Amino acid sequence: MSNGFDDIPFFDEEPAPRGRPDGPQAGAPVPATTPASMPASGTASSPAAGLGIAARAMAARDVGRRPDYLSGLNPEQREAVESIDGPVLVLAGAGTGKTRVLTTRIAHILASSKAFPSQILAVTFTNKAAREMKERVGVLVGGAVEGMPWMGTFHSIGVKLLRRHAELCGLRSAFTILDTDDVVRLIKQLIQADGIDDKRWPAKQFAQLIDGWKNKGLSPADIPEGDARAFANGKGRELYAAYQARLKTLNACDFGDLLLHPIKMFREHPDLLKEYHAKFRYILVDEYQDTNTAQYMWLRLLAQRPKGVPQNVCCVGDDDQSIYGWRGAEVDNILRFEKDFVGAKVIKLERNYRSTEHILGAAAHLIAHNEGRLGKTLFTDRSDPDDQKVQVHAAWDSEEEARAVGEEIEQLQRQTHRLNDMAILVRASFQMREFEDRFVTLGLNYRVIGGPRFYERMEIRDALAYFRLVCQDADDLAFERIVNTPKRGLGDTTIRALHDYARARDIPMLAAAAEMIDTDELKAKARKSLFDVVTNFRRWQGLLENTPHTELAETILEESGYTDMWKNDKSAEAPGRLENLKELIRSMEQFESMRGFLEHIALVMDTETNENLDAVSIMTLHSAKGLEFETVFLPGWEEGLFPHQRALDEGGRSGLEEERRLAYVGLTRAKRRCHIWFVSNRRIHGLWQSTLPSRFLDELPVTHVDISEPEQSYGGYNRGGYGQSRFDKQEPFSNTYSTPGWKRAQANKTDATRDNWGSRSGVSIERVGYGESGPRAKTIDGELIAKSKVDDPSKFTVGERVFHIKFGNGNIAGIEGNKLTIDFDRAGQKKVLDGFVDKL
DNA sequence: AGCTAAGCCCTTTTT
DNA sequence: GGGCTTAGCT
Repeated sequence: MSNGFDDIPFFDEEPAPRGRPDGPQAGAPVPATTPASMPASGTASSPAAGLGIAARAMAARDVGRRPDYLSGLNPEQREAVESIDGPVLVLAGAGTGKTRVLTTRIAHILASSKAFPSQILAVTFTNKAAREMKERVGVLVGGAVEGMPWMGTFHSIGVKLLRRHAELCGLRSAFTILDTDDVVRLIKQLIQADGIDDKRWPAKQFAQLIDGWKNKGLSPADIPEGDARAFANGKGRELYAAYQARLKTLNACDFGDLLLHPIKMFREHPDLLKEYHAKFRYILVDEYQDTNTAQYMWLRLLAQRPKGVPQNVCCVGDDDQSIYGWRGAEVDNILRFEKDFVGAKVIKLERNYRSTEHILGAAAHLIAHNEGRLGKTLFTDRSDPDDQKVQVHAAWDSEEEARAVGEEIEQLQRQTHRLNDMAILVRASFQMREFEDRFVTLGLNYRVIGGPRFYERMEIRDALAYFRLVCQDADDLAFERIVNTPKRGLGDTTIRALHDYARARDIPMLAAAAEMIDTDELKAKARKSLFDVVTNFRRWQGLLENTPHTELAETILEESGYTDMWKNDKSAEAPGRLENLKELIRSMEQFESMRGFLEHIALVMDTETNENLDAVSIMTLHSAKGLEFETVFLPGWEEGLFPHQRALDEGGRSGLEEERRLAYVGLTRAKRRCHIWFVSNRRIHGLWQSTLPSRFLDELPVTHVDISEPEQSYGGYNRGGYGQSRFDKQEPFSNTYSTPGWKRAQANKTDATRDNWGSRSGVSIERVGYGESGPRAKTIDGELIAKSKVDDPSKFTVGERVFHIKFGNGNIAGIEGNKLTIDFDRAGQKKVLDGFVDKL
């Protein structure tokens, strides 16, 4: 990625294309329907290698044969690729070759000499998608993609625009991009500075509010009165404004600003917008269903042209895969495309190349439960009697779930399936841990995608704060982070004084430090320490331009005493942290400058995975979008977890539909095998709670689904050392929906399942007892515990003999409200909820 | 100033 | 259950 600080004169980057970009070409015209017979065009050894991609693509064309990138496309895909002039909306179902269409379309534009690579604006939603698109365009036209500077995420393109025109937004080009963590810390300062109780009005919550406003494209003046009042007794608007002002003095942006500033800039400078209109001859947008209002405004500004001028915009999306409503995505954007771009051509891609008919059938049946769809029906020609139906499995608890999934994986592995072809897709990241634990025990390679991130580690953030401050000395957040790390005797008192001094004079804290050294406001010791800090930073800043950046980075960490701090640390983590710091320096090598590096990590928080290692992928359903695997495991299909309680509480019906789309995304990731799991017991907040199978299981078609028979009596229960449980005597699963959990779900269907998971008010009701009717035990947290005792005071007594469905028989050792401490014969002492045990 | 112990909150998804 | 922040102590 370019570092974004290039000084290349903007509008002279490329020669004028041959002929008018949207008119007939001066060179050999290429009717789009030329018969095809071209061999693989630019490989590394082709004569065109080494040229830019446009040149290579054209060279391929000039050979006089139809480029083979068009062959192998189905008619709809062909149309989507070849309709390059005028607005096009491609509704592409899962696995219908969406990315292929996008990349081929780009190749086609280039090969038709309609535009230079730098004249194509191609926007994706995630960095991963951008990376993949770059690679695939590269493969199509031969070699790596140089010269497509405007392919990237909304945010990365936003940064690029902002670096160029920072002054129009009241920033300087070297501005810092703050991540969520910085933002929260900053807001916390503002809240406290305003004398607002930050317990009652958490900074994190306000950060989310601001983010929501920005997603809607609202600046402080625009936010609705109600919203403004809702936070901190009506101070919402002022706080938001104060936050923006503070960002300006810090010369910093948050993620939302990367979209909002360009919008504002284009609105206020129509001439500038015009220049970009001239520049971007073709605009492509991936995952259009995920765009939020701000992104929509951004796109419309760039894509809409005066009457008569062709609007060469192509948006690709799938309303059934819209899963980001919670962060402001507006499915409406895709629904109104035809209104926004008059004369738009709408092309549906419904032929699926990815999954078996069982998987497709299951997914289609599920998603049909949603209302308000554009209505696509995926189909496939693929039909193989050997194809496996979607497998639904039941497990007792998440531990057994992980164990069983592990066994299935090992079995597949023995059948020579690669781990790289398998993935576990979870609803919420806390589910990952159990699988990780299990796989560590098994010695099974796994990779967590989008998990705890490298760049979020303490030592990395510290190091980055040093680098940020060197690059941008107004970055007070960075300053505050490291001014006393390692310890330099600069405590709260000193920092507060610096803070006040800086604020009073409207200067950065580093500058304030430099000035305060010469005053007598601080103690001599603090002054000495500050002097060292300031001198160090001045020196490092001097080295910035002429020292290799990796060398400078090492120098900074050495001279600041930061590495020494960890070397002297005797804790177990210290060596790992030093190793991470080395890794950080190593990863800087790929970048041209320290600034380029900082920008990369601000935007691309994910660390690259090494594909060479054969490993199972573990990730959330959200981050799985766009990926595919031979075998997919979908654990945790239980009410409250999936669909997630919070989605239901906050989103109501549309929340449920979004969850269903998420389930649809999960199913359609699978090419050949798909295993769904649900458990009867899950530990939530440290307590065992019983759970109901997800309603989505009911929405799967029986014809494409198998309820799998567990191998030998339920995984591990009777061989796991808990002794015989009553459950062992249950009928084994039959081939119909007759698992105990399932039956229970049916029985309870009319009950309000939403109460099943502890809501925040602390009341949760659960049901246990197979074969018995109706809810029995009440599990109540907090103050309602007392009530439940009054209702049913003599349910259990200390010393009583009881049975627990998981742990077997035991004696009650203690009772606290509804929580029992039980000495189990086999499982030892456990704390369980009274609803889970029966008197013997 | 710095450490430890005790409470507190939270646990959906992300550029 | 657990990670984090705060309060209170040395």
